[in-house]
Amino acid sequence: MVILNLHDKRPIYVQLVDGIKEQVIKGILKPGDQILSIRQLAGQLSITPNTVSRAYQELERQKVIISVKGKGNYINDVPNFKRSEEKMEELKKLLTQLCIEWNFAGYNRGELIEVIDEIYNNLKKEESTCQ
Amino acid sequence: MVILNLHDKRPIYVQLVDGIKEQVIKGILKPGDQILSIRQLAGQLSITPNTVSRAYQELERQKVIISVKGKGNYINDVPNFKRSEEKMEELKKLLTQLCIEWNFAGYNRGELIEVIDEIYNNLKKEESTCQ
Amino acid sequence: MVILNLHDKRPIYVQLVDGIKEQVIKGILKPGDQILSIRQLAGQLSITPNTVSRAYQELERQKVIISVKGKGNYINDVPNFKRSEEKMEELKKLLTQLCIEWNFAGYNRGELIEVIDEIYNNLKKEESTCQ
Amino acid sequence: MVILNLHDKRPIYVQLVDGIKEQVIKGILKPGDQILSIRQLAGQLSITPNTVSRAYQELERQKVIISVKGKGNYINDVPNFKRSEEKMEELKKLLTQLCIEWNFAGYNRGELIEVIDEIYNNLKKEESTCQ
DNA sequence: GTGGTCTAGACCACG
DNA sequence: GTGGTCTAGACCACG
Repeated sequence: MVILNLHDKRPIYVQLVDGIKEQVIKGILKPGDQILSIRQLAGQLSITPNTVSRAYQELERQKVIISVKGKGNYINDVPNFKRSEEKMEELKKLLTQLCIEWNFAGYNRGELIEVIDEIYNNLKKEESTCQ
Repeated sequence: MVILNLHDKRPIYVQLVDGIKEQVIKGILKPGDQILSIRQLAGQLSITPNTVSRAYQELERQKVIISVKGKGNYINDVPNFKRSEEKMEELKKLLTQLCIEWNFAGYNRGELIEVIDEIYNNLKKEESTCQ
Repeated sequence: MVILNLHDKRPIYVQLVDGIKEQVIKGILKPGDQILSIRQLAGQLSITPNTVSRAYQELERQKVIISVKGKGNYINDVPNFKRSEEKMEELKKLLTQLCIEWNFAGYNRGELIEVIDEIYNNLKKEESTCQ
Repeated sequence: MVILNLHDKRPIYVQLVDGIKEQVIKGILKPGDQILSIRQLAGQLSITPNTVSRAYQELERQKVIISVKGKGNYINDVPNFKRSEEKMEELKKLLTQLCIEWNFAGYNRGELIEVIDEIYNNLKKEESTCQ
């Protein structure tokens, strides 16, 4: 389900982390769901298990999944929405950089909001198809 | 004027590129302005001229500045606000990733718009102080 | 395969860029082919890896190759034949300069076409030897 | 009459050399014509006389003009159309590079010929307006 | 003075 | 192994 893209400049393990987080937000993966084992996913994507392992470790660090030794990896059922000033500052910096690029690309604030709405709709679209 | 941040994961030359683009948007640097020479800026920041050179070459490629050999570097008078499908796709991907992070950090769409407004105000703040 | 020419006024990294693009057009390098690693090519040509790296980065910017960190560089499978007014204007200027030189060298339009045909034949020669 | 362009990557003295050669080909400057003195041209273009001097030296080397000490600089009346193998090889290399770029820009041989015809018409247009 | 290129190293992240 | 960044120098062309 996660699609790797060679043209994407993000490292493969980051693409995996982001891809799984996207599926969680879209509701494709739900709390308690077991995800593919490291070897299964590595085989499916034709990459080394090392890379998948790294992604899963990062996902566990971010409390997106929990690893149960000898059993598998599961989507965390604890809502991990802990707001932190630190994280907000980090996101604000990223957003500022994006706004600067947005300007230099010739787009304005209104168009930014439009695209954000489009993205938010997209992120929730899958959930409704399951209903 | 540009401040380097050692904790920032972006390479130094990217921080320079972003920093100068930010000053252009804020109106601190205006079309036609000559910016610091490679050696001057390198000295000021205690980095190798090579790194500044790389930043300036990237800025020229993006048409933010023009480099005149033997003379110096100048903020481009031709605004490079040409919209391109390609750039929009790139920005949309970045924005999607950011929205996902935003969600996992526990914030919603409304709060995103608020922060964007704050950023837009900030980017125009300097200009108004000159009036 | 790429041959550097010390008498050539073009910088080494530009000679590399042009040389590889020539091989792509001749069909010697095909989409998907992995090219020599930075270190391999640098060793072969007895130049610093930095210079090869710069050439490869320029080739990636031009979408001739794609660079995959930790893996290598590959000839891009997506042909980058997007016409742009801007590029055409640039080429027209170069061509005008060349025509002026051509005149001062004592040659006429007919001879120019002849040489162009010769060049076009040359650029496709390799491909036909493979058939 | 010669127009300098900061966005042009050629050094100023080369732009001068090329500009004057273009005027000779167009018939704007004719054999025997006296051209502006170094100081006149430098003043007109707001550049240092040093740079103009360098351009004139290069033009004399190429036998486009002749300098008469104490009198001035004149367009050479000796047709300087000496074909040389060496010059042809140099032009062929330039032309090959241009053809490669032409291809990567998405244009073909036919379009190249069209643009060449357009350029040749342009270079002779001025002459006919004088008739 | 200016920017452009290159060397010969180093260290890092990724796979 | 791979590419990416950076240092601390050097030399060059241009103005």
